Amino acid sequence: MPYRRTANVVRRLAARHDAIIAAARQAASEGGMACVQIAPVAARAGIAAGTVYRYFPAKTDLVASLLAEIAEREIGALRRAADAAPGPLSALSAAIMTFAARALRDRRLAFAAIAEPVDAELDATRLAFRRSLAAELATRIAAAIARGHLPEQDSTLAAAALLGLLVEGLIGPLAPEASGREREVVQSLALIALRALGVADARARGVVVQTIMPADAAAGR
Amino acid sequence: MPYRRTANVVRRLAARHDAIIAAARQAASEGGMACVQIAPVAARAGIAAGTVYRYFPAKTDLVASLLAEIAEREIGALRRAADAAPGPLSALSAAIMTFAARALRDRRLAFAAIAEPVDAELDATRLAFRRSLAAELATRIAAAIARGHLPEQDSTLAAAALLGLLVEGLIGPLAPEASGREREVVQSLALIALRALGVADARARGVVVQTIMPADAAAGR
DNA sequence: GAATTCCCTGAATCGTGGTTCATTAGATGC
DNA sequence: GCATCTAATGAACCACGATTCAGGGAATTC
Repeated sequence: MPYRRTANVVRRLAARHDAIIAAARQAASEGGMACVQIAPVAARAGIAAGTVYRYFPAKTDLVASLLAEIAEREIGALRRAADAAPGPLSALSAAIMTFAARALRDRRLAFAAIAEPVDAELDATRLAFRRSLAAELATRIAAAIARGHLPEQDSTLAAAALLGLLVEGLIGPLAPEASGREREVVQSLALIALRALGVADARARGVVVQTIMPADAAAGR
Repeated sequence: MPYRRTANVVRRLAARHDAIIAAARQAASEGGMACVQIAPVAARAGIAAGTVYRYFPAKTDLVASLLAEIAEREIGALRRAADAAPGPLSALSAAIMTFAARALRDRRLAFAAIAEPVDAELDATRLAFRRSLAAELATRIAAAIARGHLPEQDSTLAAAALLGLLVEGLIGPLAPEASGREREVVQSLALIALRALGVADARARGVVVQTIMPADAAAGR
């Protein structure tokens, strides 16, 4: 009878697989994508460099897995926050503030996942992530337009602009040092973001304030 | 008597220096920063690879020069367009539309210069470019606030967000295919941008329309 | 517990692209 | 025209990091 993997082994293999991705995430979180290198990641995961290749055919696949994992988690959080909101505009606001709060929690990782350079093959995966984020926002924007809460506009373009606005204002190199005043930065940026979509200034303030509590709760995971 | 550079030689050397930078710009414009490699750039400039090192101590310096040159030109254009405008709000609008129009003219180069990955040493130069752009915008925003044309806000944060909005909406990977309808995209995005800063929707439309002519003229160089 | 198969190791290999340098070609000054 | 200097060349060199692979354990089966 041929060799067969016992349950124990399967578990250990899966654990290792996850450990490698976790190590890659740590590396990215500490030093950006440039620090996601096979040898250091392997060392961090407590295995030899060659072993990584028993779990991922190439580095590209490892990073793609990492990106996919992050994307799934983040978009899930966004969606949950928005779905929990009472109306289209507060859903939008909740999505914005959730994104902002989560991005600020680990700026470097967020930057690495969304904006940092990777080689051409990975760009596809990266692009998928960005598209998902933008699509999620576009959906909410379209819903708000349909209900008459936002002026008529191209929701796809608006979503792209919104994403850029948030990324640059929060985690890009120009973003202000936020430690200690995350809440303030998130609020200011959310205000700008809502205004960009066509919510009048005074009203935007109201929506932002109303959204703070649930958004914070959602951000806490 | 020691060797002395004759005027003719000086001219040739300068021409070569510029040719190298021009070649680098072409490469970046065609294939992004990743295509800015010594050997191909040298070939394009019609010289040997080693010769590049008689003009730039390292590749880093070459790319830094390229970035600096682009930065100077772009910021100059921005400033001129804004200065030519009659008031703070139209100056801001002119700056936005000039940036947008010029970025769309060569998306790839713009993306390469503003957002594409480079190694750590270059990040400083890149950052300087972004800061200059943001500072220019921040100045105009602050002026408009001072005159009461925009609501009170952190002009630095607003400028960063504005820059991100424009970059992502125009030249980032999510940006819509604009060929043939540049004007429309620029207008939509300018509208979003002005709203983000707190210009009411209807008024923003007016400012955008008013700005189209001079901005287009300025964009034509 | 022997045979078999899989898993892990880490030093060696490989590819890529920046950088060097001995050599050749060209300028300059007398 | 010759001595001396600078400029240009491009093949060789090097650093870096991904990938491979022969050899040494572990698991599994009977």
